[in-house]
Formats: sequence, C-alpha cells, structure tokens
Amino acid sequence: MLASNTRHKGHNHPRPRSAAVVDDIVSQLADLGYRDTEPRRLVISAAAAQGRPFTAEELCAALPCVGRATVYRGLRLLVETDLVCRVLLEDRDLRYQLSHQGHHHHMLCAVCGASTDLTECDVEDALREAAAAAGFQMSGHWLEVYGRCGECSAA
Amino acid sequence: MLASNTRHKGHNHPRPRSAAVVDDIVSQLADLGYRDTEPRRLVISAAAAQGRPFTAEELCAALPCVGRATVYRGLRLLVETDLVCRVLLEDRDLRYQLSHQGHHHHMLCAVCGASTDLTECDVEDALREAAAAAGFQMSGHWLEVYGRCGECSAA
DNA sequence: TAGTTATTGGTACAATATATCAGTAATAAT
DNA sequence: ATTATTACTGATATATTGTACCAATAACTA
Repeated sequence: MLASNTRHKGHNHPRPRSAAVVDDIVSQLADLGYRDTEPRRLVISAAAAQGRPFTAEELCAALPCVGRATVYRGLRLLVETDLVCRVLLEDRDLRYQLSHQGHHHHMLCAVCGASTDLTECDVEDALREAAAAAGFQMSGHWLEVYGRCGECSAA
Repeated sequence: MLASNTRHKGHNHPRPRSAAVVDDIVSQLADLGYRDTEPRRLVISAAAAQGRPFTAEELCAALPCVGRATVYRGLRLLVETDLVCRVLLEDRDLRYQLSHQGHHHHMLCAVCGASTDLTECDVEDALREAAAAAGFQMSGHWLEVYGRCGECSAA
C-alpha cells in the first residue's frame, strides 16, 4: 500500500515532488475521461524528470519497460491536452517539455539547452496589429526565441 | 543552341520571368562555388513555379526525371544559402518556399494555404527586450503567424 | 463481481530525409 | 582544345520520427 496522495506534507516518507506533479496530471486527465494506468504514469513521471526539453526517443530510452507506441501515445495525449508543449530547436529538432500552461513562449539556450518561459510578453498584440495592417486576420502563432540564458551569457 | 542568357529583352522568344529568377539564383550559387547543373536548375525552376509553400515530395513529384536525393540535396542547399526558407504550418507540416530574403516572417492562410510575407514588423526588438528583462540574451527567433488572408477572411 | 471498453505492446508500416558509392559531368589547368 | 580534378548525380539502403493495426489486458462501472 502506497502513501495516500491526499496526505498534506506528511512527515513520514514524504513523496518526491515529482509524484505530486504526476498525480496532478493524472487527475486532470481523469477529468477528461482518460484512465489512470501505470504505463501512462511512467511516461508522465519520466517527462517530469527531464531537466530540459526532451525528445520522444529519449523518453523511450528512459522507459525500456514501456512500449514505444505507448510512450508516443502518452506524449501525444499530453500534447493534445496542453499538458506538454512542443519546442522547436534552432536546428529544427522537435522536443517536448511539461507545459506550465497559460500562453507562453520559450527562450532556448544554445549553450546549455535549457528552456525558460517567456510569459509577460505582449508580442501577440503587436503581431495581430501588424498582420491586420496587411489585411491578415491572425488566429494563432508559433514563436521560439533562441540565444543564451542568464548563466551561460555570464560565463 | 539555345538563346543566349545575356540578350537584353530580345523581341523573339522572350524567356519567361521564372527563367530570370533561376538564372539569378544559379548565379548566386556560383558565387559561393556551387556548380551550374541541369538537375539543380530544374529544382530551382520547379521551386519558383510553386504558387505557395510546397513540400519536398511535391517537388519530387514535379520532377520525375530528377533523382529524389538530388531534389532533397538541392532543396537543402537552397535553404542553407538562404535562397529558400522553411515554413512550418500550424499542423507542423514542414514546407518550403523561395525566400524573398531579408528578415521576414510568414503569415499562413489556413483556408487557401497562401503565404504572405510580414516584413515591417518590429516584434524582434520587443522580443529582445522582453528576453533581456529575464536575463536572456536573444540571438535569433522563429515565428510563424496563422490565420486568414485578406481574400479568405472577406469570403 | 462481471461486463464494457480504453489501453497496452509488439510489429508492420508510413513519411521525411540523409548516407553511400560508382558513374558522370562541370569547371580548372595545361 | 584537351585533360585532370572533383563536385554532382542517381539508385538504393538506411535513419528518424511517428502512426496503424490487432490480439491480449487491465481500468472503470453497473
């Protein structure tokens, strides 16, 4: 029997934070009618354990006991439900990362590979206006920012 | 013997405008040390003939007499030399189109598939500032705008 | 507890693109 | 102009990323 999910900050065997993240995501999926399965939890857990944007194959490698198709399906489900977002690297390599939800973009460090969210950014409005000026009705956009994160630009 | 390329606006057998585009691109490639070959001209010509962003496979289909590998190589060369730019559709389908060069972005119509350049757009500066505020030193970005072009939003 | 049905995993398949390599052709050198 | 050099081509094999299929299984539900 595992420790209850509902125990608040219990002082015995505190579960790692990632477990709470997994529970949260599984719960959101449950609200959408998706089942709570062990392989799916493993995919979510592995995704949450990645320190930076990861590829689907990296998840497969990290989960040798989960079928490839299941990993891809899990990832796709997470993307479709906005729990994981896609990140396009400068070299066009496609990666994934847990989404912090809400509209945001990513700043990707070319040195260390870290991804930082860019939230307070009103580029969207400026874009919509510029597009409208050209007679174009914008409904969405895709934006990635490349460069160096604070740590790497200091070094 | 074909008509000379250097004849100015000859009044017999005027060459289609696309031929001038091909010549121009071949010339730019020559400056970079790349050879002027028939298959390469065919790839460039086919790319220039596309009315909207196209896939590599579409080019292959349009050029049954050119090897697939050669089409892909030609396309890659054009991308690397900034003569063709990549366009990422909303469904993540990757397409290509002749570059109008200079920094610009694309507004992609979800209805008719047309791509319109978005040039006079100072999003870059706003982005750079927002990134800097987060300690991130921006060096580049990728942006695609999705929506409806003027014609399609009118209809 | 039994029944319904989403989910799994293994494999086959599809789409997109590159690697290899012998043969060819475009440019440079003579 | 002829030869030499070497980039380029094309056919095929391979790599990568992801989906389709289907029988077996496990999760929810009545």
